[in-house]
Amino acid sequence: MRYTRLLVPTLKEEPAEAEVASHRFMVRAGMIRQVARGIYDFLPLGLRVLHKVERIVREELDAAGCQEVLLPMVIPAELWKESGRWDLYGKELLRLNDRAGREFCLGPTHEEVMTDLVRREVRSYRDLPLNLYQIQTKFRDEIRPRFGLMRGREFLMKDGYSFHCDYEDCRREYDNMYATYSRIFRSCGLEFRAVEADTGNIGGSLSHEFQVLADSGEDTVVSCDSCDYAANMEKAEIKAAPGESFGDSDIEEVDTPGVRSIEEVSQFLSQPPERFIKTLIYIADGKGVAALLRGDDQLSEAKFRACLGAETLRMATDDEIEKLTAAPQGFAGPVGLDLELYADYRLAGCSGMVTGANKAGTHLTGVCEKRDFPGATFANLRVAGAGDACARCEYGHFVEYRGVEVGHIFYLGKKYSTALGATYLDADGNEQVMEMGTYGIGVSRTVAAAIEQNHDDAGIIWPLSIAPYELLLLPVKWNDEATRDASEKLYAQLLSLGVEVLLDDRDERAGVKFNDADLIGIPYRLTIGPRGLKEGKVELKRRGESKGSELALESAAAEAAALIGAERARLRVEDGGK
RNA sequence: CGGGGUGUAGCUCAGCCUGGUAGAGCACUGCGUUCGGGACGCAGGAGCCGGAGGUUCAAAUCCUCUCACCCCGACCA
Repeated sequence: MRYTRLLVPTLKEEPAEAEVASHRFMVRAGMIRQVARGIYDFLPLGLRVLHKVERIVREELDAAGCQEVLLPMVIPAELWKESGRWDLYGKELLRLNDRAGREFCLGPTHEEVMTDLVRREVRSYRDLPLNLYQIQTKFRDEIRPRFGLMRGREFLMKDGYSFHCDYEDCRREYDNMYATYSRIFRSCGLEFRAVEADTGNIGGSLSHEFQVLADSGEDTVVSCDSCDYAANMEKAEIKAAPGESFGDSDIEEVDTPGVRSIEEVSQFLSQPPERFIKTLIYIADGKGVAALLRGDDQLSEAKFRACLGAETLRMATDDEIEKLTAAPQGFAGPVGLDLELYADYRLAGCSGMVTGANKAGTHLTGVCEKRDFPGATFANLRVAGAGDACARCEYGHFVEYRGVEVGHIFYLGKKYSTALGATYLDADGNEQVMEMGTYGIGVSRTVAAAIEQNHDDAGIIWPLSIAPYELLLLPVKWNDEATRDASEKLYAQLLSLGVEVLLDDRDERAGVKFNDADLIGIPYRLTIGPRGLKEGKVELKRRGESKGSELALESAAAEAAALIGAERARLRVEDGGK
């Protein structure tokens, strides 16, 4: 492709709204443009990258025995009502009506639609197992879209669903997808980690996230420094250990007028936050419950939900708190509280603690777990972090990373197949409910994650397998005839060798071209100009490396093609055309 | 949804407080000089000052409403 024929509106200046590298660079490199919040145009260069990721996903999934289909994006409400998610999913589900007033939604995920297809078309155990996927635009009306493609409302996703006769086969496919996903992200040239994860509102009981490691990632994952356990911090199992005792003393009321948060009370009473019992009031499936944590810990709602076995879980409103605790928000405490109490392990056996008195403007000191609120259920409720003890091995501790979640696989069981009646006849002619798994990859997010992981101050450094082009041919002086002739020759040679090459045929100054080259981030740059040409030399430079190497003009195309070929093979990518 | 902020040329922004005929840099067009890491000169094109209403002789500027976008929080693949 010739640069002058390509729409690449690069920007010298930083777009005001872009906060993270991927967003900034994709806008500056002319790959995306925002149309509405969380909704973007893909320009040619951005689309090429998206297509590259798609191609890798397709090739690996097809090789793993999956079949591609395409489901509608506009989904009738009935299907969502049948699964119960029409009411559960909330405002993220964009609902709309057709001209006749019938209700629809824009599909944020397709368990219902796919299960509906399968229940209509599959009757026999002979047709199973089945793994169907699609690559499609999804819409989720996010509370707060941000960071460009990292958290858009409209985004490209590969979603797959598998259907099986029994648990064992479904588990086998789960492992198959785990391995396939690992191959996909490796082929994309990304450094990632598969971690155990919460199943959220998808449901099910076993799940792994694939996290691309990047400091700007929105997720925190932990891994054990001694065994191979790795999990999202929301989910990571921390070894149960008794709480600290801060001495035995009698319970005492203290006035804390208007002082609510742990931070405020801690300052007011000059006590460290770890001496506090944080009491959070939640509504679980319509019923009030209390979560107790040490003052310096964070509640993991995922863990809390799992511990309760609740379908819905939300924080209580201030009004509900007043009703349930007889005190305004900020003064709740476990002592004498008439709610089910769930406490983090860290509070087991604690004493000498400070907590709310369930009375406006009042806290209690000298609180002792065994004496003052003996009825609590203990569980691992807090968010894990660096240094916490690993529950899966003897001595290990967690280290922390930031990650971008690009893939997620779930074992679903029979949740949707039961709700929608996806059944088959077994060999004995008995009707059985199918086992299901669901597997997602954020395709557009993977593009963003790749940039988060691979960039410098000047721009993007694409992994070869997903770069918009493999090689940028950069004539430093286009209006020099010798340079132009040599460039055209090289361009033709490279194309015939199967290299995806972009020729910067603009009559621009060298500086402009070099800066755009760095910004766009094509992995290989072949620079050609009158100075080198005099000695029959051109320069080949790898984006991200500080210096290039001189090649003889006659053999440059072949050498570059060989290097690229070798790197493709390393990433397990097949030959691509132009 | 709560809190904060911003809407002026394609982009980044000044002008608004203190009302008086619309600005800069970059980008774009033409000509000339330049040319291996974001050149320079000259000449040009380009804005319903987000929208509606109001105050005023006069509104980008003051007031009210509204819409959009951004940030922080709760939430989430």
